[in-house]
Amino acid sequence: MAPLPSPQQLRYLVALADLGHFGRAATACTVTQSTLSAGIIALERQLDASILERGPAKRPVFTPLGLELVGRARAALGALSAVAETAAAARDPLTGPLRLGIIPTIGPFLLPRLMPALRRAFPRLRLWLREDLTDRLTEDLQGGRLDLLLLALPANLPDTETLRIAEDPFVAALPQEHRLLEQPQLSLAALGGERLLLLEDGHCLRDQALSACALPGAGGGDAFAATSLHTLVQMVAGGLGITLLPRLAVTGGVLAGAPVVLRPIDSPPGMVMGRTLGLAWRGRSPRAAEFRSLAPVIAEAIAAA
Amino acid sequence: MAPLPSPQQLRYLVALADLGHFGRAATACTVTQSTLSAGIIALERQLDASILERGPAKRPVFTPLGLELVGRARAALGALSAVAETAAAARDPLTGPLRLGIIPTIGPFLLPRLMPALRRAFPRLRLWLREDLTDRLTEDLQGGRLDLLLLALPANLPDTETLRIAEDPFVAALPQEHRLLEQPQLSLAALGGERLLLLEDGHCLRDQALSACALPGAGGGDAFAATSLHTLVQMVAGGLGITLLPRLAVTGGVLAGAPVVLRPIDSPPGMVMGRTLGLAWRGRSPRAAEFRSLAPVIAEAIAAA
DNA sequence: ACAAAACGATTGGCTTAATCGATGGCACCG
DNA sequence: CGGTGCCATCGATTAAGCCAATCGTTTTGT
Repeated sequence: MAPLPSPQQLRYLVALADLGHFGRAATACTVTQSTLSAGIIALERQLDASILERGPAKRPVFTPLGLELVGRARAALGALSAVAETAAAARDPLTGPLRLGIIPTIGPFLLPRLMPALRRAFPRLRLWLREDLTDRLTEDLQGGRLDLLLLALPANLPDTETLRIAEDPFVAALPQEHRLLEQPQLSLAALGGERLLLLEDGHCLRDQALSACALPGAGGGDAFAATSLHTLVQMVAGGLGITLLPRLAVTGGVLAGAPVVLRPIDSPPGMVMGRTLGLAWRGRSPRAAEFRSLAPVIAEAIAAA
Repeated sequence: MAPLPSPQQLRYLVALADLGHFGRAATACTVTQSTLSAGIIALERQLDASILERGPAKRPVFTPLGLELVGRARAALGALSAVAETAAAARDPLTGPLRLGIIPTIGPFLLPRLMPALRRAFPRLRLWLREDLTDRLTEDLQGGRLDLLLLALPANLPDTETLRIAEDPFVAALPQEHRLLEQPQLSLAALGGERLLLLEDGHCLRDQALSACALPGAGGGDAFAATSLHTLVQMVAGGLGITLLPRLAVTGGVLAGAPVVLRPIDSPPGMVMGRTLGLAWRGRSPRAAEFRSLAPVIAEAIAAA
């Protein structure tokens, strides 16, 4: 009943919305300005809807309906290219560009081992990396600016699939000549009595460490928040307190010779204190099957200490 | 980089998948068989993917990849028509066909009042009705076979938006000359001692009644499950036990002169025993704004006793 | 304030691509 | 062994999309 808009016209529409300029949008679509102008007009006529404020001809201003149509157009183009991507992924699994997001408490310690392993396993994979906090990564994932995330689970996002890859237990890091060093392994109760140094807010590791020690999140407006695990280790070495480090960071060389001593944590039986590393991707991604087959390689890179 | 498939070709693909026959699919698309055949072949060539098992020429058999592409194609066509629908909905709100699903414990008691009210408020709305259990309605909603549901909340479905419309308190229905009739209103404890008659499994009202009385779901393999509220009332009248009825059903005439006596339920202060009626629609529906403006009319029809 | 430049809409001519009707090749049925 | 149903192929036709050039406004520069 209703004629479907052509993908071409929708491309014109989103390009115009992105660039706010007919000429530049036309260039981006590799067509001439007249073509793009006619395309927008044709779209308005076919949909019987006014998309642009067509008063005095100046910079294009979108109507409210126009803005909503832009969003729908983006979704439609995404669904359309998902068809093509599905075919491409089935033809050549794990080739071509893949935009991977990693959290800062994994990236620096795993990538030196992971990248060569991936290059060996999937030579035709072109990996683009972005390191950021979980919140921003998930935002970019859902916005389609990233394809895959490597982070700490649970992520618990809508329309997102996750895959557990490895457990990463916490170990306690203490300054040399700390009184708790007499004990071969530390209980949670003992840790609770110490000044626990943490990463700054936004790092998921911060919350995980707090919950591991059963401490309230808002506990103590500590000005001791570190910006990276490296600086955190330096603060421990300086005697400011103790901290919890993921084993991955330790095997990844976060200590770097700092005068810090590690002690395992005396976990309750059957329950290990630590975090779960995993992958996350859009549930509708055409490349879900590819991502799943990526997991063993990553798990091996994590295990290889 | 990857050329997008044309909507036309995707239509051919899904039609072929639905009908399993080139000629019939072509007819459904109002093109000739040669056009559809060429379209499918062109699609396979453009995507560089084999969609059909092209062995001995007989009935079309889809490859696994082909089946997945059909699903993607459906999604893409849906997203594409969502663009057109958004424009159409903005142009003429609450006109055209609307496929509404209603649960059986609402439909018979509300529709006689609701339909005239809707017809008065939105004369150009063409309402298609389907009455079924919650599970099947939600399935059809997410499958795109229904646009809107009227049911008891919470539905708690992914990708689904809901809107509270009205509270529908429960009243107790007892046989005449029942010993509990001495009391002007009944406590939950008193109800718990009686034989509670319920609808058969699958009706959400059954679970709501059970949880209202704080009874376990699997409690008692009762062969007393009724198939509708009407038969439930007859069973109460026959002295088999008592039951809870939503007030909407009572004002809707479920008693129909049956020898049954109603008593309000002595609710804990501030908390009313009952169910919440509401609307549900796909979160991505282009007509979400329309559905929201439908709510007041429905609420009024419920309130008008 | 005036001229120049920038911007988007319009027009006419062209090329590409989709569709049709007819035909060919292949299995399966009677 | 011919008949029938079904899908692929071929050439002609038509419609749609695109470009280059131009026009009418608006904005900018001095």
